[in-house]
Amino acid sequence: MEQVFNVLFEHIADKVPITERDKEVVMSFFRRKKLRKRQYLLQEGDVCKYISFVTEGLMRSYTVDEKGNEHINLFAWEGWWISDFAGFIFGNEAKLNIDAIEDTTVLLLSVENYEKMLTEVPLMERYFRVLYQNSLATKDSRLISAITHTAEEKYTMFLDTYPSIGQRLPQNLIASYLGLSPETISRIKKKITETNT
Amino acid sequence: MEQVFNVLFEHIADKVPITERDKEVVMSFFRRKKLRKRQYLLQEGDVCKYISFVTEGLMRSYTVDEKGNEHINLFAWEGWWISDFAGFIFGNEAKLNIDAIEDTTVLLLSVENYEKMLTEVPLMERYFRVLYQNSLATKDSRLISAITHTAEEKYTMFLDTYPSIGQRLPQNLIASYLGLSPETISRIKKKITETNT
DNA sequence: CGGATCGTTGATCAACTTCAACGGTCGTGG
DNA sequence: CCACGACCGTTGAAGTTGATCAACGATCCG
Repeated sequence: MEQVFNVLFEHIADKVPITERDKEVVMSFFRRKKLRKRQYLLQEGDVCKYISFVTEGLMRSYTVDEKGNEHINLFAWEGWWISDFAGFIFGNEAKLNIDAIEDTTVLLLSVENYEKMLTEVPLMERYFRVLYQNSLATKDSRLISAITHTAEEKYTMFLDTYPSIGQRLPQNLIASYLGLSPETISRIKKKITETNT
Repeated sequence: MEQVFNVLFEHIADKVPITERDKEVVMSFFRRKKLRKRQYLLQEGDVCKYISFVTEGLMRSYTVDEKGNEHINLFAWEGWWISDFAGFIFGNEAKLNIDAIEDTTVLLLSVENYEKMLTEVPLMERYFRVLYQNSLATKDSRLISAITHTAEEKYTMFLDTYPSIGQRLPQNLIASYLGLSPETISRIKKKITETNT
């Protein structure tokens, strides 16, 4: 079995009991793709043909508003799926851009293969149900957090929630993810280190 | 078949081809419950044993912050599911409160029945996968909106997205849903009507 | 009738943005 | 291999948005 699939199968096995036989079938639906830092996987207006599973590296999805500001929707590193979900599911034009923050390897799953796989491998239907179910629970808390918390709380909560990834991200991207200006993040960091001394 | 189930089965049939036979089985997993206006379905700290499908009326889920402010997470009217998802799925204490904004009828589905139903009726596994998938796509846009848009944009977008429900909600609840103060909503409304004259 | 709830309006205040300037570092092309 | 430009973070000053506080009127319902 190709090395890159290990990350995927571990992720699946974490949710449903997958057999070696299933793995063979599942593998056949995916296509592997390498991306260089700053390379696009999807651009606004494209048709989003794939959902992608990151096996190595780091990606982001984001929108650009009328003033040209980027708003990051999601970071995806090893073990995360990324896509323009609305586009993938409903077939409309992508509203999101997706690009690589680091050199990245992904496994691409096309709409057709997605549907085919779900039908042929009932276990995967269950896997995605569980995956989505968990993401929903998580998204809820991010939404509440976006609405209720102060800039400082958002920032510290982000670091608490994703301690590992904080290191790999320049802080202007964290700002964009949290809906704050880079200057605000800078000032918060300063304030935090000052209070700790 | 009980009248109240019509709403549920229409909702299901909208996503997957359900048979009369399946309907009988599915029905058996649900319990019907009536709630009066202001009645709790779930309180913070409780164990969330059910997900609920609203067949009539209007409910909300919300958190209360340390200052005592309520932040509405979700409105659910006819054809919507409502629950403390994280609690239901992972079994931890509910962080959300759920209560009725109008007199409401819901169909309750317990964790045990949920799991049983998903296993016994593969079609429902698919139904929930599609349901979650669609909600995810929707949540994404609400999140982006919460982060990027101004108060006025949030308000007008809300009315555009849910034209029917806007009428049934007092505007302080809309404010709470959008993460704005009631005064702000009031001023926005004023501004809008003024510009339109 | 009386209290609770809801919306409105005004005044002040706090949080965060925006704009601008500057220093450091990294990577790339000459 | 060095120099230059791009990118990133920092800091200060000023500006905006929306929250908060307070008072008041209207409506609804018991």
